[in-house]
Formats: sequence, structure tokens, C-alpha cells
Amino acid sequence: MSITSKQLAELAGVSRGTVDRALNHRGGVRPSVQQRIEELARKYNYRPNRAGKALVMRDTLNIGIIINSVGNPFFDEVKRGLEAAKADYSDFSINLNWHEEKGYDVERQLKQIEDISEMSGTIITPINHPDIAERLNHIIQGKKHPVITLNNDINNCARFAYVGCNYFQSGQTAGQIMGLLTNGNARILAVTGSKKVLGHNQRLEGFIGVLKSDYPKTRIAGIIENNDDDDRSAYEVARAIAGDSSIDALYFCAGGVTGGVYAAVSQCRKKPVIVTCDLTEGIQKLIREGLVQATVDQQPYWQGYTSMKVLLDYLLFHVVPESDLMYARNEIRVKYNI
Amino acid sequence: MSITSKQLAELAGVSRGTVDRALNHRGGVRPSVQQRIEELARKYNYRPNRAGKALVMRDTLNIGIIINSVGNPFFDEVKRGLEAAKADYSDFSINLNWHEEKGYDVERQLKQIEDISEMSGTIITPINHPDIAERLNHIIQGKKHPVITLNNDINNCARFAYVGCNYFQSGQTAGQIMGLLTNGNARILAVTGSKKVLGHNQRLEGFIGVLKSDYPKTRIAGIIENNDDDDRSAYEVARAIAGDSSIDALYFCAGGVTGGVYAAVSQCRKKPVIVTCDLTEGIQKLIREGLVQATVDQQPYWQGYTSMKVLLDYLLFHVVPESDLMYARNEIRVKYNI
DNA sequence: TTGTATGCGTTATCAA
DNA sequence: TTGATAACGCATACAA
Repeated sequence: MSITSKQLAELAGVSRGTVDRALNHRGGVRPSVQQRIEELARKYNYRPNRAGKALVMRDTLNIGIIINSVGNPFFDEVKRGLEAAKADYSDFSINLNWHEEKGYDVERQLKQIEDISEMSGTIITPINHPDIAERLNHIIQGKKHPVITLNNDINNCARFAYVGCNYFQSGQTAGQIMGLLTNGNARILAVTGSKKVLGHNQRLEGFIGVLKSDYPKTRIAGIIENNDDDDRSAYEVARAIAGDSSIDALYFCAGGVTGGVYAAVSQCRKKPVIVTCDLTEGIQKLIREGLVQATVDQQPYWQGYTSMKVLLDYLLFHVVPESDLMYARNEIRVKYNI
Repeated sequence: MSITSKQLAELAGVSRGTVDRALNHRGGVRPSVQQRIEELARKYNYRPNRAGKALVMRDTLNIGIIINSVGNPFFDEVKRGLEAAKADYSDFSINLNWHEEKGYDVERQLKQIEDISEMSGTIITPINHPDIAERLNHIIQGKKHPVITLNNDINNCARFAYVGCNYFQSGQTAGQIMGLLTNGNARILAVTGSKKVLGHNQRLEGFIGVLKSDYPKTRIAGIIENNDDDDRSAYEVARAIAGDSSIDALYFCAGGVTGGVYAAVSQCRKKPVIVTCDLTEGIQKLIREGLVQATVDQQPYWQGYTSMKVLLDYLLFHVVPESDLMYARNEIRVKYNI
């Protein structure tokens, strides 16, 4: 409970209206008065009362949401988090404009960005492509329209903040788990979604880096792509193990896990050690069956909740987060702490 | 944004005052009118506007906090969480009455409970003792004064909710990690704080249960107490290993970790596998040094934040949580995801 | 350039 | 038993 604008007005010897104009930089205030009010506000640590603000702000806030969630169960929890944060601001009238999409098509995402240009703010899982960055920068135009990148970040873009996975650390964590579980002695097949996806590459980098430095006796037998697809995953994994029967461990750093795991289990001579990412229904099942030993989760609910909260706090109360990089924890899940 | 009390008054053909009296059960409303208003409120899903409420509720809320935090670094994060939740309700005037204590003295805690009897609500890490339960029940008197148990629960007490660790699951998780790290082959020394503390016993139960069912080749070499004390821990661990040189793994399910770990490392013939609980500064250091392989954290910040939020949501908005048991996640931390 | 009046949704007080 | 009114802190339209 800080000082109120009314008390501030008394202290400054002006009316509440003038205080409002001064502190919200609406102009039309004599410079000397402006300065006096700002000084007093600082001195008495004036913070506008949110309840008063909520009561008077009756225009609805339109938020654009662009996510590649179709066919991707990972986003179910993200969406729950987004809705939960919105519910925390039920005193305000907030409208979410959903644009859900499958896959990564630059042209389609450009069109969606066009659609949300008139909104007050945006949350997006961007494709890391120069055209997307340019279009976003055009909409942002000096923070008038804040954009939060969610789960994927983008280069050369004036986005307000990134909320999502620290992919490099995720890979490191997986690498260490793999080293611990195999006693530093394994021939590992790494299965990535696509060598074109930045996050997947960063995970691989972190994974391989830790194994090299902390578990130098391990070997990477190969790195294969599965395009996040189960059938493709089964085929490629089976082929790789057929070509190198010494493989006794696998790291999946993206989707298409189930197909690959079953292929590996049936092909390997002895039960392989398998580490994956995320905690989808499919992976939970594999963990319960004992086929996957551990997975590195990235708090999807937290990602949704936090991205929405950061955006609304800025739009409603001009709150700027301490850092523009907000990383989810990389949580290790095993059978008993799912 | 739901319907307002004013609109409700119009629909019911009465004044706002009557609606307020009816919905808040202040009495003095004709039964037929009371019923009509309640029906309309349900039909139109009336939810009082929190901002309006905040603006008018100007009496300060006194919250009692009784925690055994002195000399226990685990509670630093808990306290940060408590403060953070309070800050989320900055529109209200809230006063925290701290009672911090060292150790578990029933008489002292009884006195502290007396001190907070006049407050609006309480958050406490109770000693699980009949006298404490009775004194708390006396203060609670039919939910007029809600009490949240934090980190420790208590039997036969009408506390409003428990926010804290699921100790049994914590032990299970540690057991599984131990099994995975030792390939199901280890002679384990279990170090507990006290066999009188319920949480410690539940952790041991979970730990031993998982090892028995999932890793039957492991053996528990012994269970010793260290009273959460480093010196005692060093002495007892050294003695146990001197008496059984086959010990090659340790599980610490409470405090006094640092002393015990150094003793174990210097006594064991080869480097032991060590799993601990929590993520204090001391344990972080041990993990970085590679002496502790993994620890099972219990989200202390979340515990503080959630307990305060649940209490305030009830006192201010009559929000009742879905369950009266709110468990922290048992998170596995290793060197790279600290 | 500055001041005043009004209203947002709720609770509390006083009058009827 | 019920109604009318003021007050909370803020933004805004309008008046000066």
C-alpha cells in the first residue's frame, strides 16, 4: 500500500488531474511542475493502485497467439498455462485470438502475423527466418506492440522477451544423465528431429559437450534425423542399429520417440539405455513400461503461464522483467516422480 | 468479466444494498427475496469483482507465520516465496507476523500459537504432537481462523490445507535414482535426521520400498541418525563405514549432509555414489565438486508462495482449493540442471 | 496549462 | 426489512 495520486497532488499543491498528466506523460504540464511531481513520486515511491486501475480500464485487450500446436501434444500444457494466467487477470477484459498451425511454413506464419498486427500484444512460437523477423519488427515499431517469443526464439528481432527452454542446458542435462546411467561407458545413437531446427542442434551440442568433457569413454555412434515422425523414426533407428550392433544407448532430443524406442528395444541385443525430452502422454507410457529410463522435461505449463503473465504485466502495469530471457527449468523425470 | 451486483439488483428489482446483504449472508433480508437473489446470482454466474473489493477493503489483514527456520537454510527460499505471494496482493494491506524458531520444542510452539490466536490466519510448520493439534483446533474454531500447514503436516487437526513435500514419493524417487546410478548393485548406508520425524521415516520407507521391488540385488547396510548435525554426521558415517567396508553408496534423507559426505568420501575404498535431499548452498557445492551425484529437491520457493496464496485467496475471496493436500514436485537435480 | 466532475464495483453507514 | 449514498484510487471528458 503506497501513497495515492490524491496525496501526491496535495503534496505537490496541484490537482489529481495534473499528477495524472505528469506521471503518464500526456503533455500539457509546465516543465517545472512536471519535474516537481516526478520528484515527489520518486521520493514517496508512488505506485499506482492496480485495483483502481482495473476498475477504470474497461476497454478489452486483444492478444494475438500464434503457436505451432496442431498435432503436437507438447502444447496442451502450454495452452493450459496461457489460459490460467489470463484467468488471474479476470478483473480485466482480455480477448485471446488463437492462431494454431501445424508445422513450420514461413508463408503461412507471415500471413498470421499480418492478422494480429492490430492487436495490443502478441505471443508467438516464431520460425527463425529473416522474413519473419522483419515482419515482426514492422509490427513492434518501438515497443508499441510487445511480442513475446514462446518456446522458440528468433534472431534479429526486437521481441520484448523470450520465454522457453534453454536447449543447450537441456542437452547438457541429458548428457549427464546418460553418463551417470551408463557409468560413462556407452555407444550412443542420437536421434534428432531435424538438423535445420536450432533448438534440436543446441540440445545435441550440449549433450555431446558434456559426454566429451565428463564421460570421455562414451562414443557417439551416429546422429540421425526422424522429422519428429514415428514411422520414420522406427525405420531410421532400426537401420542404424542393424549397421552398428554395438549401439547400447539412445538419446532422443525431439519428437517421434515411441516409434524409435520400440524399434531400438527389439533390435538391440541387450536392453538399451534411453533418455528422451519432454513428458508427453506417449513418453509417460514408455517410462512406466521401463523402456525409457529418464526424460528431460521443460515445464510447458510454466512456459504458457509465464509468457502470458509477462505480456499482461507490461501492457497493464508497464512492468518490465529483469531479464528478456526467461528459461524454464530442465527437470529430470523418472518413473517415480512423473 | 461477469455480471455486476448493480445489474443483479436491477434484475431482482431491489437495491445494491440488498444484493450485498443477501449474497454475503449479513441477515436482514426477507427469505423470498434472499432466495430470488441467490438464484439469479447462480443463473448469471455472478462473481464479485476483485478490484472493486480491493478498493474498499482497507483494514489490514494480520497473518501469523510460525516456522522452524533458524539455522535451517532450506527456509530461505520458502521465505522468499511467502514474500513474493504477499507482493502479488499489494492492493491489500497485509501484515506478516513472523515467529521464527530453531528446532522442535513443543512448549515453545504452543506459546507461539497463543501469540497468533488473534490474527486472521496462520501458516505454520507444526510439530506433529497432540498438544499442538489441540491448541490449533482451539484457535481454528470452525474455519474462522484458517491454518495452513507448511512442509510438515499434523494429525487430528482441522487445518485448512497442507502445502509441502510428498515425503514418501521423495524417497521413492531417490531410491530409483540410486538404483539407476548403481546399476541395481550397491550396499547402501541410509542416513536419516531422526527416527522420530515423520517425514524422514516416510522418505526411508519410499526409498527402501523401491529398492526392494525394482532393484532387489541392492542391500541396505544400515540406517543411522545424525540429528541434522554435520559433526554428528561425520562421526556416525565414519563409524558405520569402518564397521562395514562393503558400503559403496549413501542416501541422506535429511540435513547434516556436508559432514557426512566428506567422511564417506575419505573412508570408502572407491568413490561412493551419494544421493541427497534438497538443494541448499552446501549441497550445490557438493554437486559441483562431483561428490554428490544427484539430489531430490522439493521446490521450497513454490511451497512458500503457494501456502501464502492459498491462505490469502481464502481470506479475501473465499476461494477453496480443489484438494487440501498440495504437494511440491520432487525434482531431481544434477550438476548441469542446478 | 490546470482544475473539476464523473464513473468503474464493492462495502459500509445512515436513513426510511 | 430495504434503499440511498459515500468512499476507495484511478482515468477521462470537459470546463476554466
